[in-house]
Amino acid sequence: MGASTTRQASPASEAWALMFELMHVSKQRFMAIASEFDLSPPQVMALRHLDTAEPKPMSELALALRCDNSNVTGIVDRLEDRGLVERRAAAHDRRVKMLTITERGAEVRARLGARLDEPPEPLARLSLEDQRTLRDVMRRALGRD
Amino acid sequence: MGASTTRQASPASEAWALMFELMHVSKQRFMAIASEFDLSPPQVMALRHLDTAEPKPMSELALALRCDNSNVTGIVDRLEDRGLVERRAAAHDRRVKMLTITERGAEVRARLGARLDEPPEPLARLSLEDQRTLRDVMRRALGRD
DNA sequence: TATTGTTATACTCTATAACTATA
DNA sequence: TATAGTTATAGAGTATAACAATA
Repeated sequence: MGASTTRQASPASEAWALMFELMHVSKQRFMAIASEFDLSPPQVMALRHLDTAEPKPMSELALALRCDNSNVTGIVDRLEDRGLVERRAAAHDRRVKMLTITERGAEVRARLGARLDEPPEPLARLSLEDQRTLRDVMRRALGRD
Repeated sequence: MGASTTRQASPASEAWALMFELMHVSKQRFMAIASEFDLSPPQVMALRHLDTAEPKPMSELALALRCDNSNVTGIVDRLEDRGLVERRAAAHDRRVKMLTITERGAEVRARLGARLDEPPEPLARLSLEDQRTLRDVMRRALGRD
């Protein structure tokens, strides 16, 4: 590294570092909320992924959680023990088990979602203009424009 | 909910959802990189937190990782076993153990950092103008302006 | 007495591999 | 044979509580 290499990080790099920092901080909030509902992080993700409307096979949940099928067994076991989700053999292929949310699960899911969807302090206190700008750039980043 | 309640999410809410999505996707990349170096996520965070320059007590690492002191013992154990960090009793208070990075640890840390600091695809492909905008808004969000 | 780090314990996540029941 | 989900196993993270050494 040369003496005068100010080596300014690219704007994307700095933005990424700041975003990473925000997520690290927000993880605490996530854990705290999950804890309030007595749910582990994967359990939260599972509950959020399962829609009230259509049943989904275990394998799809594994895909969404990006973990092995064998893990889903335990995660769903614990959710089922608490009456939040249900397993039912699929009609078309009895190897497949479809997951549905129970009424109680839907209620928990709704309250949970309300808490988690709330933007964290650092974003919430941005000016409305900055919020819109951030949203628009993120839309473009993820190809939602 | 009224029939005509379009109930548009606030800009911050949508930005937050998009950011959360980006982080969820980026987590895979993080795990893959950690895996390349044979490090678990907390081990990565620990290595990144420990500066080459000044030694830091275990308790500070626990604070940075936002976990209990007792966990740090195991995490540091495994890093020490691999010769990446070292424990030394502090001179001023022999209860305290100071952590330093070894030469080999520093080398791993540098290569690891180079990979992790690279912004993920969705951010990298933004226009330079969008990158700057994103950086500036994030700075304001985190009070770095 | 209070504090730093360790140990013991118990639970969850995680992947891999072997197994089952279906197909 | 191949596939969906389970079980068994082993390793790591996590918090809590009890403990040692030091302050």
